[in-house]
Amino acid sequence: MRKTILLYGLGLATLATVLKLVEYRYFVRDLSLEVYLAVIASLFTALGVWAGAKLIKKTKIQQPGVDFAIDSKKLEETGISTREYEVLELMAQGHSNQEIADKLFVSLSTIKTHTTNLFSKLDVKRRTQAVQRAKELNLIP
Amino acid sequence: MRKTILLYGLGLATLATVLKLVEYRYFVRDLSLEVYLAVIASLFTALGVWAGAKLIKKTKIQQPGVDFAIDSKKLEETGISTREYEVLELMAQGHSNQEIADKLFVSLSTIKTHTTNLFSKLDVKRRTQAVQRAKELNLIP
DNA sequence: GTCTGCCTCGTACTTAAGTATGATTTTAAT
DNA sequence: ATTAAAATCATACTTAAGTACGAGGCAGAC
Repeated sequence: MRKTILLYGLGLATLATVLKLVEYRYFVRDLSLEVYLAVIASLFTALGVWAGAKLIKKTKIQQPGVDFAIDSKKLEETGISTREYEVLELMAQGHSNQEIADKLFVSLSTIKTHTTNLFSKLDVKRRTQAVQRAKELNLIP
Repeated sequence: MRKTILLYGLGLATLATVLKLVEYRYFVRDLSLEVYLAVIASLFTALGVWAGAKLIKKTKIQQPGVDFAIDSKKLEETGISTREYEVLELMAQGHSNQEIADKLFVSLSTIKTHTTNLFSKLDVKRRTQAVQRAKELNLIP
């Protein structure tokens, strides 16, 4: 954001300098003022398009990263606990129950218990459905 | 897209007209040419920002709806066949192998064969991974 | 014709997933 | 201190998923 603004400022300054150098004293008397204005208009329009695009992009790119403190309202509604959610996340990444157990330093049976409760809370039968459902509800990215 | 370009053209025309009306004959002798240029630069920069933002937004919004005739290039690269892709789609929707078999009017064992080949082509071990991978590759929405 | 790739199906097996039940421990709230 | 929810683990079981063959049919390429 600040970088874009800075760059825009730089671009502006550069353009101004160029304009000064190519000054009207050499041009305006040869070409008409209209042409001169058209050139300026074009340059600044281009600069504006560039700056506008940059700004929009910055905000657009930030969203996917930021809109996840997750939908904690829906999370509460479902009654999913902290641990169950962690299991859900790893599940969504395609890990097996055993892998999840290893990552969370608990036993396989613990994970199975969590998944069973999780499925019941999400009202699904299989892990693939659970992942799909969780994404629908914006519980996971 | 065309609408934005049209609007931009209109904006340009309007600005040009305004400039003509407020013509230098009335202004340039009072204010310096630099100030006049600054005004023009500002106006066109603003116009550019607006147009640029519009254009970006249009393309960004179009993407989620349109970017699906699916990425057929990557599909070919993986060597996934038509039938395998159908299985993949249903799999991603959370269906079991039996459900997929019913929907496609083939036997369970056929689906198992497809999934096995599919996993090998996607270089994964489990269906949850397959779905994740396929989404990464933009093979499915 | 022959070959190749795809789709189909079956059987047999191994492994993972999911369910049910019960129990202990931790943690936080009252 | 009591209670309740969450987290942990185990055992036993059922079902689904995944693997490894083999094999027949079928369409298009050579």
